[in-house]
Amino acid sequence: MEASSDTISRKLLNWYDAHARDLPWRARPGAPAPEPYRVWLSEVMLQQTTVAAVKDYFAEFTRRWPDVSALAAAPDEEVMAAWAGLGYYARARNLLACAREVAARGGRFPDSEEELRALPGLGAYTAAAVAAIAFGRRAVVVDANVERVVARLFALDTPLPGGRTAIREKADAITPERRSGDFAQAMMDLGATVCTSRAPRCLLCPLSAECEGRALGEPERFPVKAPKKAKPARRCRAFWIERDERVWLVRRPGKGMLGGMRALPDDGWHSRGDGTGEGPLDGPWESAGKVGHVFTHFSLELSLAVYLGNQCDSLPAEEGEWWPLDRIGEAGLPTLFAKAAHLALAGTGERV
DNA sequence: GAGCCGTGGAT
DNA sequence: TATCCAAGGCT
Repeated sequence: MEASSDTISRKLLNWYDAHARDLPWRARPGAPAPEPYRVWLSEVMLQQTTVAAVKDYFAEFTRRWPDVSALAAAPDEEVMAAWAGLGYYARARNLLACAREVAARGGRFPDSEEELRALPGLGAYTAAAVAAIAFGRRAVVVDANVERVVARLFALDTPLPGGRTAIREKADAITPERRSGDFAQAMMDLGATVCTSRAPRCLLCPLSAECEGRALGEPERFPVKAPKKAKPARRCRAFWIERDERVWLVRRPGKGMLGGMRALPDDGWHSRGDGTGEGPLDGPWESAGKVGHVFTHFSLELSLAVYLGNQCDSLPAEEGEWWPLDRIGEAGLPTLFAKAAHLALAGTGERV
């Protein structure tokens, strides 16, 4: 039996009115739409990132930079350091580029999906989400939650990524003309709390009567995904050079892994190969142990070497800085190097 | 289209 | 412990 699109959107919006999550970037029920700045900032932070991980960062960013012009005026290194630990650092670079573009045109975000899509860091999903949530435009918002809910609702079994075309068509068909922002957030809340990836709570679902995947008896089978590739294991060395209660930190290149972030000097490892083992000084080095870290497409074992010599005058000053040890937490080190710093300061080298 | 790009929580 | 996965975008 084919459920009508109106039935689905009406049931979902009713459910949302009763069960919407109370989130810092979301308007209370009945209140005006939240500021586009807050919607945009939250959506960028939420890209491939859980609500729980975002909350503290959102609070800190909006405290330090209350509007888009304030963010646009912030120094790169402060924003990158504030983003440290959240991951996908290209987002922070694009965030600043976008803020400066918006500030340059008067501090107002464009209100159409097409213009939003042209801004740095806004792809199909984020442009649609901002257009719908902040500006009340009808837009088809498709993220991983919507993909999962729609695939189950209509029992779409073409494997992703190819199956996304059909999923998008169905998502378009059930997106209402009015309240499409609420509809999108309702779909995402449903996906996050009820129609979860594993062990969906169909008994709590407002769409269970319309769900073809459930009717087939195994909603968890949807969406079908292509098999994943194995992660290679890589090794590298990083170097802890300490002098006068300070440690030598460098700035990574603007693109690529951990691009633009502060870091310990290392041996040139990258996603497709191990490092050379060579550091910025000849040594002598003492092993301080290892830390393990798993990235999206490879795992890394980092061996930390501590400098025991006294020739650090040869370090190229313009490519690094002596950072106070008692402020290491403010350096904005991405997690891999934060682990290494913790190891160096703890002084025990057994844990991997 | 496919590879690259982080992190932490859940199971 | 190993695996999966999340409010994706860019090249």
